[in-house]
Amino acid sequence: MARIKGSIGSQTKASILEKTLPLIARFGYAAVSMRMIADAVGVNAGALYNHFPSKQHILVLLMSEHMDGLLAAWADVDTQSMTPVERLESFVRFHISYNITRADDVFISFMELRSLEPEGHKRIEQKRSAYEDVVRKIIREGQETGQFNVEDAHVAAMSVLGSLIGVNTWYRAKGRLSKEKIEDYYVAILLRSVGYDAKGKTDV
Amino acid sequence: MARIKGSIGSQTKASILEKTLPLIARFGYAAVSMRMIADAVGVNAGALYNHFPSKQHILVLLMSEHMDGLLAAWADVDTQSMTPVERLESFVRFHISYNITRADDVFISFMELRSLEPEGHKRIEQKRSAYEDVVRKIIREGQETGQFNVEDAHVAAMSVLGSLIGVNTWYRAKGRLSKEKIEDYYVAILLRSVGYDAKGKTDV
DNA sequence: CAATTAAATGAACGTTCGTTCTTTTAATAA
DNA sequence: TTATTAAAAGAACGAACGTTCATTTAATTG
Repeated sequence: MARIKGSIGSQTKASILEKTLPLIARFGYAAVSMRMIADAVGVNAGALYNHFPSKQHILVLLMSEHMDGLLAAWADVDTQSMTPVERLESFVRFHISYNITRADDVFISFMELRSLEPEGHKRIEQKRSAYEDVVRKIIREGQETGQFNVEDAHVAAMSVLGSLIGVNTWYRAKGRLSKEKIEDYYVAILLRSVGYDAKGKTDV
Repeated sequence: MARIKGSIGSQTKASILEKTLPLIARFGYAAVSMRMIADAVGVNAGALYNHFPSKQHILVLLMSEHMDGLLAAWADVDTQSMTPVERLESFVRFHISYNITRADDVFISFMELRSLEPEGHKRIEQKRSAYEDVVRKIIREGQETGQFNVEDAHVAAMSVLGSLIGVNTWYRAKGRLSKEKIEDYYVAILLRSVGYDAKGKTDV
């Protein structure tokens, strides 16, 4: 056989990305072969090279599209008129919501940095850093307004992000807690962690 | 050539573990070949099989020894007469200290769970769970004494652990902050996060 | 000191890897 | 409708993979 009836390049390319994502999340980049990907797509291994010049390009595209999507989605949240407290709450809810529905992307964007060759690594690392900046900036603003009280904004930001990233490792859709409850709890925990004192205000 | 002058089995076995650890931490289990390990040890690939029946056995031993060491080291800390607050502070300092000096072990014990075959996976997962129990228990005790105030002990424990595990991803020995400062900051951040109110007491 | 065991070499095993190439067929453009 | 291009198959490439094996030599045991 040769070209398959009804096959369209852009669709196959999208399918390659879609099918590769869960494979890499489960087995890791190095452990996923082009033949495994081809099987998942329903195509011969050689055909993958009609759409990507190499295996590495698939990984880079997966990761950069995820990071771009994450940053763009946060940019879409209107936090202009918010106080730092409200902004951190928005961020916590945003991060949990966004990442819970894209667990595989988050996982590989965190885990497979080391599988990237130098150029790709640099590109992705910059996007990650931009995301960390979001939290650092919110915490710094909260320090300025006096709503937050932390020893070191950078350390506090990394603590917040570490805590949030960890959610992906244990969250299960059918678990004891709903997504909403988890968001509520994390908002409370993380606001406390940056020294916000909610006493006398409505509890979360 | 054949057996090398002065070569002792137990030393070679230890060397295999020691040299394999940073390789897997950097490249991932699947991306590290037996020949790479053999080169690092200074031995032929076939000789590795005098000491380990398979590549998988090396990974399992690395991970289980790390988890055993971690649990044993915590068990050595005498927290019997401590309050939950003191105990959580001890745990935070212990975790950061222990893990900063064993960054590669921590990294692979977290990252390479998926590279484990079923039996090994089960064994390691149990040890991980035992470590999580430590934090859950401290937080529950703090709830009982009223020192802590959290919405959900399990979520709070996972948040604390996520936050701590994240330290390994950004800590650099020559960075801006000393290990001691980082410990101090995390103690403060994480005690706040579990609702401990240090007001009126000596600040950390 | 002789026999045995431990620890290494280096070649080889079959398999799988990422990738390339030729060929075939479907879709599209002229 | 014919020519061209896009998208697939499938065989093949050399390289690398985990592992095995016969062999050699050092250390240990009787």
